[in-house]
Amino acid sequence: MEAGRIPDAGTEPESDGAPRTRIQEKNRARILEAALGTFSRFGYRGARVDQIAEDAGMSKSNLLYYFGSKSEIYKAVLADLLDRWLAPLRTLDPDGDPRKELTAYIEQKLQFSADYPQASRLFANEMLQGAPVIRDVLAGPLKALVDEKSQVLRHWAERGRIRPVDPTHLIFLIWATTQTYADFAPQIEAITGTGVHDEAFRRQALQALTDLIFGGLLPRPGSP
Amino acid sequence: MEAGRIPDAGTEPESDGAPRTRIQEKNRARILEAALGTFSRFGYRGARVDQIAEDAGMSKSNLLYYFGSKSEIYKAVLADLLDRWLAPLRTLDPDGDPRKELTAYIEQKLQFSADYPQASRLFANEMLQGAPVIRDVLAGPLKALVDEKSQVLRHWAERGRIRPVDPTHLIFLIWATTQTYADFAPQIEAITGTGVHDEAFRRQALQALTDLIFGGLLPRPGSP
DNA sequence: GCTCGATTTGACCATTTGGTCAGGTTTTTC
DNA sequence: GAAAAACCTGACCAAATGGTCAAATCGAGC
Repeated sequence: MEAGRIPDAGTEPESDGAPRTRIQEKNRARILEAALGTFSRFGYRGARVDQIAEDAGMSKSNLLYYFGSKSEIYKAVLADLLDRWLAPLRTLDPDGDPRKELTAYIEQKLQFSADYPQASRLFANEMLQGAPVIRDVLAGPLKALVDEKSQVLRHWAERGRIRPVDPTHLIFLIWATTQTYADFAPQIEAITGTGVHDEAFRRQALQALTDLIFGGLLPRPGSP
Repeated sequence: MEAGRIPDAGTEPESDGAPRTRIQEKNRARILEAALGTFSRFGYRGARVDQIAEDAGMSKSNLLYYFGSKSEIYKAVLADLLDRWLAPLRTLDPDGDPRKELTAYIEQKLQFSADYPQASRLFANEMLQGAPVIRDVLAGPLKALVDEKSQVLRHWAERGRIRPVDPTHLIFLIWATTQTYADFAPQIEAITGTGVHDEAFRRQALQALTDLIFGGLLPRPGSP
């Protein structure tokens, strides 16, 4: 039955992300935004082209004029998203102060969850499906970046700037904790009554996270 | 268009989880297992009843003899899962040693990710959709449990057994970090080459997580 | 080995879904 | 301002999908 495979399809005006005209630019953007909303809720298979078209304010036929097929839209949305998802980690500066750098990183990721919760969820959805589309990106650029930044963390540990923790798992921890505020928003909201969209809550979350990550749970001598 | 609403449906042999005969018991179990696999990958809308039936080794008609509709299967799977998801937190003992208790909790959650990755993913999928089905459970029993255990953490903090961190965000952090090994398995595997299913990796993850959560990143006086 | 309810099936159906296409309308280009 | 290109639409289609139903088959108790 070929379950969740995502096929390939042709192109009409422009297959890559380079619109030629104003109308194309506007409509492609509208489509991508609508698609993000739908795909992030229902995943690839659960999303309906009709609904994306409706949300984008155009006919399905017209939608398909811009993106030849459902999977083409999906890939375009995902490609758009990946850059922004990865960007924050790139800014981690080896020469900076570990605490400042990591705090800034965590804050950026938290901000991403607040600003683009749907993007975060779409990313999660793609993962849940086994990452059929972005698998190569994970194994390539993402792994490379993680390896590079792991070195930075190890470097800091060697200099005694941070405790020698496992860099990879630290990165996973930061990813997971920051994304959970977007991906598991219903849970967060059911328990706290609010969410990462709220600035006060976001500050509180950042405070709690950094306090925990830097200070740990064990009592420290000198600070009761 | 009534996007992702999950309707209600009748019942055939038994609507609740109490099978009457051996055959019912066996078949219901087979269906639930197959449904877990499919729903966890594709979400509610993306899942196909045909496929669940095929995976369960029976005809679609027969599948629908046991569960009157797609949504009924979905709810049954989710109900099955929720108990197991919540169970570990219940075991957190106020009178125990904080470090031991929390380590045990983290280990249990990690083990859950290893043993029931599909359950973890289905839970995530339901969240991504806005938790339409389990919303009430989140706001009721889950919140109650979290409130209760937050008290335990505060209690520990007052006694100076742990640093006074925000209990809620600590719980979120533990949930997120442990679930990420199941939900984002492709990412984990792309970067580490293995995953939580591997016992050695699981030990390493547990070690790294507890070390980080208890010790924090900041260097401690006395332990270079 | 018969009976009655439980189980299973395949044919069938209405609706939905992704996608095509011929032709019409608008915008750009010269 | 006309030709060409870009844009848009509604009708249409084949396949897929959730679900129904009458009839066939099975199985435990008598």
